[in-house]
Amino acid sequence: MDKTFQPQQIEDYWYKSWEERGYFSPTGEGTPYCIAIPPPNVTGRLHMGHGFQHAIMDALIRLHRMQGHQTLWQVGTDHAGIATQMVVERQLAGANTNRNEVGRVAFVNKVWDWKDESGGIITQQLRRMGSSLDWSRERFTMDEQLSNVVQRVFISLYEEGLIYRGNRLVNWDPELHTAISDLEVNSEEEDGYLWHFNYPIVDSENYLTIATTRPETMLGDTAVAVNPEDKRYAHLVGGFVELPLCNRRIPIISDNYVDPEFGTGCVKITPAHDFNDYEMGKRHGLEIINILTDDASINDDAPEAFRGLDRFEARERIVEALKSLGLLEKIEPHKLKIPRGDRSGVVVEPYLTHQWYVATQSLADPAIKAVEDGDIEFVPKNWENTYFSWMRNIQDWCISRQLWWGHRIPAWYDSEGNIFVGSSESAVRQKHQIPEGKELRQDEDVLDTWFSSALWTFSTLGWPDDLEYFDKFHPTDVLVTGFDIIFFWVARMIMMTLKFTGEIPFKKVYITGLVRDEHGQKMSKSKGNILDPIDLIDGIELDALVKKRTSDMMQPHLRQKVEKLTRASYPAGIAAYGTDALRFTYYSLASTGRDIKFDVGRTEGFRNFCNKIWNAARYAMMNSEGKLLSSERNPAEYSSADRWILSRLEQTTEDVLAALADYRFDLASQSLHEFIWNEYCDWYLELSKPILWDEDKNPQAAESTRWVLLTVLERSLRLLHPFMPFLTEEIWQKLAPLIGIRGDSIMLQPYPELDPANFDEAAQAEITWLKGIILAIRNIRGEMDISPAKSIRAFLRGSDEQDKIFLQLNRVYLQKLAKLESIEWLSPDQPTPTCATGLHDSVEVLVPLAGLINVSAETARLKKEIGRLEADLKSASGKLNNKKFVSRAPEPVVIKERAKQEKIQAALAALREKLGELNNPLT
RNA sequence: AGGCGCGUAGCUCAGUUGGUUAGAGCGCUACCUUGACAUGGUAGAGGUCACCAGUUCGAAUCUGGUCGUGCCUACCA
Repeated sequence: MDKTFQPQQIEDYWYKSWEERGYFSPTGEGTPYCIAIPPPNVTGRLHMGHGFQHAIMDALIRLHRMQGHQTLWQVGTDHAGIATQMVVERQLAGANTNRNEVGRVAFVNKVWDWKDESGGIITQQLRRMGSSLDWSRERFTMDEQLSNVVQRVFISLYEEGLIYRGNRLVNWDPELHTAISDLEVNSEEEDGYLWHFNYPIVDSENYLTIATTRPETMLGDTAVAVNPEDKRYAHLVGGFVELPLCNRRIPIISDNYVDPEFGTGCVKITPAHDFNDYEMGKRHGLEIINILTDDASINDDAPEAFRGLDRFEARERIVEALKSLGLLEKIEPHKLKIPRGDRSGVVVEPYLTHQWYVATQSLADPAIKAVEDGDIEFVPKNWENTYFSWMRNIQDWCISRQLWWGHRIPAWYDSEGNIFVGSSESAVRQKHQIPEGKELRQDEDVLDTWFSSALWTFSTLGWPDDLEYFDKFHPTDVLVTGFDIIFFWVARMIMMTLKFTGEIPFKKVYITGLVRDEHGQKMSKSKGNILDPIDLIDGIELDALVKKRTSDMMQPHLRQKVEKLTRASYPAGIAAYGTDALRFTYYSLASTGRDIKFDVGRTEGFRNFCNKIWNAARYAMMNSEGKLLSSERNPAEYSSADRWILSRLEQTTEDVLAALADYRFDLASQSLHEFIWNEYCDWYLELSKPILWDEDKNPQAAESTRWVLLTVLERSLRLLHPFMPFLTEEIWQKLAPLIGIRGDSIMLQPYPELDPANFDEAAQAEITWLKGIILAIRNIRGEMDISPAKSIRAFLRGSDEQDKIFLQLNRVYLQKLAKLESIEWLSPDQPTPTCATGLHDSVEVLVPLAGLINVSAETARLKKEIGRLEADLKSASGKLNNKKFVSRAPEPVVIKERAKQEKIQAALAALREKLGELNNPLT
């Protein structure tokens, strides 16, 4: 074995070996356990959020597989309509063409080519994470089988009247030329202006001053509104204003929606270009005038002077024109929320179009009930509030997208505009008896990607035609996902799955936090703080990292800033930490908070942890080379140290199992880290040395120790395997045979179960005592500046026979671990030379000065210790002197406090006496 | 404007139903290449648990308020 753990040498080998041997597919007869992967974008790349969530899912999957369940982690990807189409369109733009020139069929073929070319990247990256996904069942939302489900669901909802076509305002992305749902719009506060314009009042010399943030929309104004309670304008309601530049008269109406406090208290109403105005237009029967094209430039229904202008240019021209007419009252700076498409980043326009909608109300009711009744549980629980608040105000879902990449809407129109929905043109003709001569045209649009994702848990399991897996694994057990897609995906899956299968899609929803950088900033390309999980595994040179972060930037002017930040954060680049260290970092950060600040320092720490385990294994195996271990064990031969470490391991097993049952991966990982490093390595390994190095003296003890050393490590590896699959497999393969365990892989070994017989109070007490004495001596050494190389003498003094017995039993350990020349027992009345003193419980630990020790240093040390004890005593005595405490606190608490007080008093007395002796030596 | 969350060591975070000497990792200080590991060992420094009030014998933990901070939803044109 190498002296240090080299993850890159083993990871690929083991992953391939597992995959080839089919270990990721469900086997056996146990209770089925299933997780459906949240399908990543087929052409995407792995990011930290994926890494985090897959680490969690893989731990759950490996745990249940080891626990004997038939375990399926269903894998697949989605087609990510908008994102993927954008990529290919950009390529076309690079080649000086566009999708319209290429044509629909050829374009879609190009997307498939792109998918075939780059679609494997993310699945390869998932493998690098160690994810034990069942690749033999990989699915894609555009697969024929899944597409059939999409179509079937669409038709069925349509026939039931739950899908309809509507003409209403949608969020329109003028760059992508498609409608997008409210969820795909991000509104951020930006700096803008509030323009005040004067609209001349008809039959009057006066003006009505309106305020607007979007002057260009005035071309589509069809009213001006005031609040009915607003006395300033009451007399004008019912009258008209002359709409400047447009030669139109529009009415002055009153509506409660208008806030008299804001702006001038007087609002222009543009029903075709604002959601609120649209509603008001409906209330008042106003005309709806659309003034934009698909590109968001001014259309031909607007005055000639502005036709064809881009919306922002039109804005400037209109302000100019109004100014020259003397109708510009003033311009105020104003902060407002600007809605931008989350894919394109351009300002989204409310736009009147025909789209397809899902009527969600009847689907939402049972979906709400499923969570209310506890059939589906969110972890942590308070996410249920988020779910409820959205579901109870749910809007109809706009599912059509004006794209070519996706599931085409199975609807056909005749020349009169009649709609026919069916699985194909011929099916439609047959059903509605439409003669061949009559032309039918299929709807050009495709469905929102989330529509197919909503069917994911059951479509991937073969519903409705091949029910073997569906019957076995559905509902799935848990969904692991981020809170950012509770609405996009989780809620919609619950609705659709209940509707079509009558089952919930999953029993639990584990909501993870969002991975941010070490300062809590969201990771984004423009901030330049993106970390790539693969770089943390393989490492990356600083220059390569800078290049990666600054290439393909949307805003090139940020390049310098990003470079500076990167060089400051990672002056030496990123080291290759390996998958196990990265995964362990994710677990350690997986607490209940909603922000996960990712700190590379922790990954480095866990890389060191991997190395620690590696070296512990190296030690255990080096000491077992060529030794025959009989598998017949007689626990009576176990030493206290043996029984102690077995007891601690049992406690760790209990803690890990409890933490996992609660989805507290942070607690599970912490408890494993603590046990392996601070108990097994720091203490048990050290305690084993005197036994193993002196094997001739007591061969039987040595063999027991060797056995326990290997057994505890082997079981720890199994406990650890769901978290660190590669390291544990590599070591386990070599180690397990030494204690007679046969098996092809640690993956297929049983996960440790609780065995309370291993708890051993007596051994715990003894080793706690031993550690306490060693610590006291080391403390004296450390603070007295006694070289670790120097052997020293020590005495223990006390009145408890138990302590004397412990000394006899543990003399060898004490001598080795505290580097003692000798250690002897003194009864309380025996005099001592001048000593440095430490305490463990009631035992005094004495190190003779004999020229070693600086008296003033020891005096200072004792005074510090005395000060500490005095503070503790004050707190304990304070409580006990309080009559109310004694009378009202539960008995055990009072008893505990009394014991504490007595212990401190005794310790104080001892130390004070020593202090006195130091300054007034007896000898 | 509503809703949710957070504020504990220099940094990143644990702290279960109130009773601990308030913990871990990283960083820091001193010493140590001892036969698993310097990706290491030993010892140590460092916290009025944001602030105020209340409940309680007892509050980091429960209640109310204040301040700071983050996110989500809905928005005033």
